[in-house]
Amino acid sequence: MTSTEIHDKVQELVNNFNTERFIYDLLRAYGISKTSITRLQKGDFNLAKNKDEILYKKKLFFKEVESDNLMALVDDYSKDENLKHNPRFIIITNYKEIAAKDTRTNKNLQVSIKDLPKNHTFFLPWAGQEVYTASNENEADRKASYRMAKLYDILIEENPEILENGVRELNLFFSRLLFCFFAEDTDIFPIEGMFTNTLMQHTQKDGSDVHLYLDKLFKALNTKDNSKQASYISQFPYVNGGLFQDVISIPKFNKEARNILEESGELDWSHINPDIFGSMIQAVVNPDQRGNLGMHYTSVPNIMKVIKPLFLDDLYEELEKAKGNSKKLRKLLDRISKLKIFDPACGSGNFLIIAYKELRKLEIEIWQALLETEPQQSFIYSNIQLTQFYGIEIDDFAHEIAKLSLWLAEHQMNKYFENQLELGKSNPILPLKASGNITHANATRVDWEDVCPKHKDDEIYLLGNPPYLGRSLRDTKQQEDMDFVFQGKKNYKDLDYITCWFIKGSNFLKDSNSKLAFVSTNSICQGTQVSLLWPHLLEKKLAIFFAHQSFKWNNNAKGNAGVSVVIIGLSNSFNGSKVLYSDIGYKYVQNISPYLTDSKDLVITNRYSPLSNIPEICLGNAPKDGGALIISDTEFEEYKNNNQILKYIKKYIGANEFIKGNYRYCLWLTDDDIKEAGEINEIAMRLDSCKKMRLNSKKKQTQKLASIPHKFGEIRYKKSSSVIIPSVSSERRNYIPIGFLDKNWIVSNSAFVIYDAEPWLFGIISSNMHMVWVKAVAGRLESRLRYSSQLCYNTFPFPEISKVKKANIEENVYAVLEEREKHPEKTMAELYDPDKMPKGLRQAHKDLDEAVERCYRLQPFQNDTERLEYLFKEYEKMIAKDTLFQPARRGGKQKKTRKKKVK
DNA sequence: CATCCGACATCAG
DNA sequence: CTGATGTCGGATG
Repeated sequence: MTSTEIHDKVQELVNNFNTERFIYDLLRAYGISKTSITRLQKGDFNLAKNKDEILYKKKLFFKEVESDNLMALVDDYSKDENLKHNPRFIIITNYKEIAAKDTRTNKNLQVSIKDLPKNHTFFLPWAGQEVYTASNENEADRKASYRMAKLYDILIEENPEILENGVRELNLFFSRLLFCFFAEDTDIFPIEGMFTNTLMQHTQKDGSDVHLYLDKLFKALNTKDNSKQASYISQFPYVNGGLFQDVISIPKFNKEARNILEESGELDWSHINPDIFGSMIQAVVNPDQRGNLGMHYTSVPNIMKVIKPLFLDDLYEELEKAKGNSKKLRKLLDRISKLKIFDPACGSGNFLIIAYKELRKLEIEIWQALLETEPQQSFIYSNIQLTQFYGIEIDDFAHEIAKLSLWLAEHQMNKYFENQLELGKSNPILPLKASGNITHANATRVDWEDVCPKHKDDEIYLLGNPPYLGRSLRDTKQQEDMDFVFQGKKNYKDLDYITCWFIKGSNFLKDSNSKLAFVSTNSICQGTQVSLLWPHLLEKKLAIFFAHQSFKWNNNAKGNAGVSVVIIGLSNSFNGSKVLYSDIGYKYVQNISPYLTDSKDLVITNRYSPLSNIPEICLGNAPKDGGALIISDTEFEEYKNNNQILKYIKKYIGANEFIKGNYRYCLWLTDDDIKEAGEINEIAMRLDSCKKMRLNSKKKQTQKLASIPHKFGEIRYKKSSSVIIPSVSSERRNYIPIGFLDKNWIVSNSAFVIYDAEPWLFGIISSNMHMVWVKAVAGRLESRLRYSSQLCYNTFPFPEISKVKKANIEENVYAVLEEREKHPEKTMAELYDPDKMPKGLRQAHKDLDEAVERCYRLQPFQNDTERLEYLFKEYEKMIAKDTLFQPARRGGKQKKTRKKKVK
């Protein structure tokens, strides 16, 4: 059975939806035999213990519920150890939505029933087809892109002098080349293939005169009257549009380069998306230009994730409502001919192009609906103009490409329009006319309303993928941009550069009928940045009306940026239902919080001392030594028989070492040691290199440390046992592995430490309650959990508990430690891998979780959502109390009084 | 003085 | 070369 057949059967099931038969119809759609299904219905294949459940060996576990919280239930069942017979899928439905988990791949799906056909591939393993990851990207785009990259490399090698005048000429040359390839395949040029064919006929095979030919051609394309030229040149039309205006020096070709031109000409460029230009620049430009501002090209699937919820879904819904009513349909045509699309970081214009194309497609559908009720006599012209599209781009070349690409998109869509509508007609494309309103400027500095005028009742959609730059990656100029945008505001320097776009965007939305949606680094919805940014936006009464939770950035360019992104849609006049998207599907929610979760707008602010009555936590010891004080395994081998050195060496452990079950060594010298130790050659050399590194630092604090190179930069070590908490840990784990260490370990700054901690505290921070909290409020490294003292530990609400309860928690802690000791050969990574976690350890943690939960309330929690809600409430209560009794608190003083109470 | 972060950085397979 | 998963020192409050 093919995938399409399955899709059609699932569609049929949805069309004739019947709750009684649903799950059987679904299995049937995937080719499960009639007899099996009958036996499952009768009961002898159904292994479930409860009446309202179905358990089909190796196939599925199915349950119908009334709740809305489907995914949480699926998760609960998938973790249930009493669930036998290895069902491949766990499926829960309320017959509006369906949630499912593939127990082998751990992939989740949550969609409304009507969207099941679109997602039919999820259950393909039933039909014996393992999940394959189909590429959404256009194969032809990629081929062309790689060819251009290769050509670029050859031309650079053949013309070493070409970059002397900067890359602009070479880039412009490539953009002309791309235009010609496109033009010859899409009747912009009168004869198909005329660019490549003429070039091949009139140049030598060794490529030596290709540059002369191209120079002649490019000049001709910029000349209105070419009648005096030879016919092979004069047959080309006048293009202009600024593209061929400047005279540039054309690079010299060799045989291979000419061959690439020939091969490229053979590709069918008419099928290439004009947005490929963006991708090409990315793949083609000099490697050290890569990753520059505006060079991050957004893939079409990702652009669709923005424009569909932002305006397209809504417009299609209007179309459905208007069908059969000419007046309404005409009104809708009028509406889309007036709305404005504005990308204040447009790069080479990908968002604008896709938005343009989608609106043209929609326009055709409206016309088709209109023609059914109101047959037309005269020709139909499109009313969507390139001038409805606005953009700001800081890079001159990219902004030229954006204009060019919009022309090409217009040409493509004109063809499509004429194909789809019998009466459809368009004006000629050449010579090129007004394109989109693309402004070459710094978006953080210009007034956006100068670029895209905002009149009363204008329907404007802001979209795009502005640049992300964390605190330390900005240059001076960009820092000044932020100072400019955040004038009069405090504490903005830890925010990402992209927040400039959110601030300016939220100002633009004020008193207008506009909405905004940007692709952003997920950092602005995590950790410290949440409390620094979101109050500014929320105070303007803006709401997140849709959002897409974190997903890994990717596009079809050669090297992908390493970042996880979110999509945030903001609106100031929104009364519809809010939609929260994720990789597994979407759900309608009451509210979307700044953390992009289904909860109210609570923002957790970092704290310098614990909110609850628990001891102080601190970061580990930071060497700040350029590696000079750290001793690797192999280096230790050399020293291990040298007692003189050995006495100054301690075991050194950080997050990585603790989780992977190994450790390094470090030099640990006190002021008293320095004289004796300094005479040992190896140590003296290390101290010297540490000193050099510190002196070379830009930072004053580090420079000062150069006077004491024998010591770590930050020392928090105490001669006592400690609890170690890795600062970064994989999000796959159910628990961050936490450990006890004796006084002989130096914990590095990649982990947090609580010195002198009692076992009950270990229990609390290891508990699921704490993990639920951490997952909600912690910063992240991409999507990894990043533990921190200020955000995770100091904010954690935990009640005062009795000695009896402490003792009870401690018993459970010992049980966890015992279970770990049963597997001395296993690392923490292995012990806490959710797929391989030993049963005993899992149980011990479960028992510990329960003991901790009982400190909050006796009635057990149903799921993690309920736990988090409870914790948020407790947090608010404790914060209110905290500020009430200690209005003017300072971190330092508070710490001391707290500490005394604990001891 | 004490971090929390990174259109990342680095290792294993 | 890709997937998995956490270093290290700076800019900042």
